Amino acid sequence: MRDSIRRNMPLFPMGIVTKLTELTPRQIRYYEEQGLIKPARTKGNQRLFSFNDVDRLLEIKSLMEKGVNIAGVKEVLNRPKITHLQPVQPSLEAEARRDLTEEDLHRLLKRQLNELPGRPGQQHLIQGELSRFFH
DNA sequence: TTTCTGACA
DNA sequence: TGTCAGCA
Repeated sequence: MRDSIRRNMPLFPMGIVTKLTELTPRQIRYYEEQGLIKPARTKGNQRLFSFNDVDRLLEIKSLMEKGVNIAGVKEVLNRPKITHLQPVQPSLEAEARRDLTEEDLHRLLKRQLNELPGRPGQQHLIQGELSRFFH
């Protein structure tokens, strides 16, 4: 599916991502330093995050809230979903993996969009970009 | 106006 | 992590 191309398309700048994830720019930049995400850059060196980046950020946030440190987060993220096969093993990893589904992400994005405070111009542009993901 | 990097608390 | 400075 060419869905992956859309999920990896660099679409939003720092400001949008901070609203979507509720993380601070400081945290996001730090996570990038740690190699947890690799957002694209504009010619002006501004970060441009893709859906995948936002997804990863949300997972990082989720993990951090569970008290997992950077090292632990790296462990999970470098483990491209094995969730199916592996018979139960009450690992912290499995525990963390569980609560962030794609549906959760979409639901959260919708909620965030509706809450975006009045800034007409940009908001419309953003909704236009995201709308196709909510078909 | 927004984001970037680096640095200090 | 928060925040400030000095640039693009």
